[in-house]
Amino acid sequence: MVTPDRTAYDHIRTPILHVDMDAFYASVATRDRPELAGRPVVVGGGSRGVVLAANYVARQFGLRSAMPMTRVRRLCPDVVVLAPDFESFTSVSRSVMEVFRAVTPVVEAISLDEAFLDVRGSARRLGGPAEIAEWLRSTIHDEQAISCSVGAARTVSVAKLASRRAKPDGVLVVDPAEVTSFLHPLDVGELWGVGEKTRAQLHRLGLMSVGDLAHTPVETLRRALGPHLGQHLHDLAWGHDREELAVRAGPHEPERSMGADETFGRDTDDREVIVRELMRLSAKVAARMRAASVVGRTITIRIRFADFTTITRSRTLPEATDVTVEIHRAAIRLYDALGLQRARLRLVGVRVEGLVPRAGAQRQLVLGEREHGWPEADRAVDRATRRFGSAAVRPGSLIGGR
DNA sequence: TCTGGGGTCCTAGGACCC
DNA sequence: TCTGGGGTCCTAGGACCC
Repeated sequence: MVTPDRTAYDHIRTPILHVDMDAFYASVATRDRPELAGRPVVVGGGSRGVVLAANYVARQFGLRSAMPMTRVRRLCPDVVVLAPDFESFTSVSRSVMEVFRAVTPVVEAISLDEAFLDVRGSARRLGGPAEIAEWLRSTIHDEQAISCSVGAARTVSVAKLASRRAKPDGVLVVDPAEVTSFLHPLDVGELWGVGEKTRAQLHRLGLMSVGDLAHTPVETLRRALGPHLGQHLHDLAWGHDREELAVRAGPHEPERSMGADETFGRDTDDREVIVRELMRLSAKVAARMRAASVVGRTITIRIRFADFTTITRSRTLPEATDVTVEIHRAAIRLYDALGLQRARLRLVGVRVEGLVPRAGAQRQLVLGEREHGWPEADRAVDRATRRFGSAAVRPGSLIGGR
C-alpha cells in the first residue's frame, strides 16, 4: 500500500474505526448459495422464534432483526428461512478478527461481527483511517466473501454511528470538526444506549433530535433520566465519549455471569416439565462454568409467564459452586418458593452471577458437611461429553423426557 | 401460536457495619 | 431526647445491546 507523506501520526484525527459486518449471519449463511441471490433470506426460525439477521432483500419487505417469525411469514411468504449455524459464524468471526489484528493489536470486539480498532499506531505502515478501512473491507471480502462497513471518528460512539450510516458496504469518516453537524440531525433513538423506552420518554419531553438533547440543560436531563443516563446522553449529544479502547486481556475475558434460558414450545404449568428443564439448563450452565474454570455464588432463576411478564428470583449461596446438582437445587428452591399453582410459563432460565476464577475460590471443607461425589460426577460427565458429544450424556432426570 | 438467547449495567430499598 | 451518613452486600426489576 502506498503511504502518502504524513507527519504527526499521533495526532491522526479519526483514529477509532468501527467495523461492522453487513447482515452478518445472513451473509455467512448465503455466501455459498448462489441460488439465493436476489431472494429474501432471514436467519432464525422456530415457531416462537425471532429473526437473528435479515439480508438486504428481506429488509425491502420490512423484515428486521428481532422480528417474530410469525410476522415475517405474514409480511413475506416467500422468505427463505435458514437455521443459524453458530459454529460457522464463530469460525468466520475468528478469521475476521485476525484481519483486524493484522492492522493493530488494539482491537475491542463487541460481538461476533463487530469491533473497534485504534489505528493510531498503524498509520505509518498502512496509511490513514480511510485507506485502512478500504484495506480491511477488501481483505475481508476476498477472504470471506462477505461485506462490511466501517466508521471512523475520534470517539467510539461517533465511529459506531458512522459505520451504521455507511451501511451497506461503505465507509464514512467523521472528522471532529463535523461531529455536531453529523450528530445533531439524528433522532435521539440513534444514540448507542437509547432504546425504545428512553426514546419514547425523550420524545414525550419534546426532545426529538440529538440536537434537542444537546441544547437541553444537563440538570434537566439528569432529573428526567437519572443522574447517570442524563449526563451520559448529554455527553454523547456533543460527541463526548471514550477515545480509548478496552483491549481484552485474553481471548476469553472472564464473564461476570453465565446463564441459559429456554422458551417452551408451548406454555406449561407442569411442575415436572419445569423441574426437568431447570435441570437441563443448570447442567448446561455448570458445564460452561467448569470449562471456563469459574465458580459463582448467586443463583438466579427467570420466569416468563404466558402474558410475557417476567420475574427473577435469586439466592446467594455461602460457597461458590460449579456443581450441576447444587445449582439445580437452588433453582428448584427458588421456583418452589414462588408457590405457583396454575400459572402457565412461557420460559424458564438459570443464571449464575458473581463469577470468580475457581483457583481463587477454594472451597472450605467444614466438618465434612459437603456431600461428595457430585463434583466427581460432573467431571465424569465433562469427560464423556468431550469424547462422545453432549447428546451422549445427560442427567438421569432428563432421560425419558420429550 | 406476536415477542430468542446471550449478556451488561443501572437503580433503589433494606440490612448491616463503622 | 432526636432522628447522621458513607460503604457494601443482597435482592428485584428494568433498560439496553448484539
